[in-house]
Amino acid sequence: MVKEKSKNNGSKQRKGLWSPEEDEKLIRYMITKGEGCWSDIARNAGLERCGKSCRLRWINYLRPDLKRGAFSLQEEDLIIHLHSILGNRWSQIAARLPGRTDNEIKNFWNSTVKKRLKLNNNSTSSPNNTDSSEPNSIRDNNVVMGTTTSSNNNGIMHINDHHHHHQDLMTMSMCMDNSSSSTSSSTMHTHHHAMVFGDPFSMVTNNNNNHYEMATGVAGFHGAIAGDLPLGNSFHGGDYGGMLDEESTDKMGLESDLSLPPLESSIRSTEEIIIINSNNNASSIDDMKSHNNHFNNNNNTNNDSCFNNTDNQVLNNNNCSNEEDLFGFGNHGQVENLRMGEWDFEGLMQDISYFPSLDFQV
DNA sequence: AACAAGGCCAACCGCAGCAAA
DNA sequence: TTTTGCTGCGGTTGGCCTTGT
Repeated sequence: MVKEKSKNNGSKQRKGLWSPEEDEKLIRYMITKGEGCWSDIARNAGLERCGKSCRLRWINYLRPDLKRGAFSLQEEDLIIHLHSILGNRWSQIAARLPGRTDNEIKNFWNSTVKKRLKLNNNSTSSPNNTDSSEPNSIRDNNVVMGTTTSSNNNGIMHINDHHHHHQDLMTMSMCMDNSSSSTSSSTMHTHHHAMVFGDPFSMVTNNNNNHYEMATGVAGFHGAIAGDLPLGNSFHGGDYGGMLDEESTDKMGLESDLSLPPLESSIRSTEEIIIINSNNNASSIDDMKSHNNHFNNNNNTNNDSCFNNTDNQVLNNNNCSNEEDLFGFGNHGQVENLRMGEWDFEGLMQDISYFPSLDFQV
């Protein structure tokens, strides 16, 4: 396989941090042309970057639907739950946390959650020592790191999960070390509780205007900008967040087994539309980004970001007349739908708690 | 104030899977 | 069937930032 590097005939390719100018180029290109072949995008956008780098930058940082900001407790709970089931399949976990990227979750896990769990493990080694500073998610789950008495080195975790109404103790692989997801998935089997999942992420309505309103964000960003992009030029997240379509799900034999909540990745249409309100106040993409921590709106109430669609995919479109408008450049989109923070995390967690518990076959 | 240590996070790397030629 | 190119994923790294001394 010819790697992208060698393909460039020694033409220098930038590495490292992206400059605001590069960001701007990429954003402009993505907005106007939409997604395509990433190596073409890199070239055509005038970036001295490999396509891969552009893709990564877009997916992890520039995508308009990114939530960013600190993880909420609910999200944390969700991550822990999902990780207990999916292991290190960050992309799949991310697919269930709209607005979050696999990288973000991975970093979060490695830097924060893992540490906390470890900490908790230590603290629980002395029975009376409970760490009240521990987030609810950890406390509530009464996470007790297994002392790995079995032959499994992955760190089996026993979770006394009060969400789980069916049993007092469920044993989960937390896959604390290395990439043991395959191990965990191969060693777990479904429990016996029939489950019917409501789909927490699929509250999508079509309001008869080829205009999908998504009550929640999606991890995979799909959407063309109304009227301004050639038809079919939607930019979507590739298969980001969409890995678990039915086919691949079956292929993996995991999702279907575990009856994980379905993903909204099935929503794939060029008709999925992002409409952006355009009351431009900022003058540049940089403004736009700095306004809101790179498109982040984190449940803010003043809707500072033009791409303020983390929480929903539909923004008002008032006189979106040119690229600047289209772009937003710091416009103040009016959010009409549910915000990220308004998701029914309770319900979601409830649902998640109905994941079949995992028994370990030692 | 200066330095060191540790944490966080953006980005890179290598691999696997897939599709098209 | 093989080769080639692209994409996506998970693991890892390196630099910046924060905190402690």
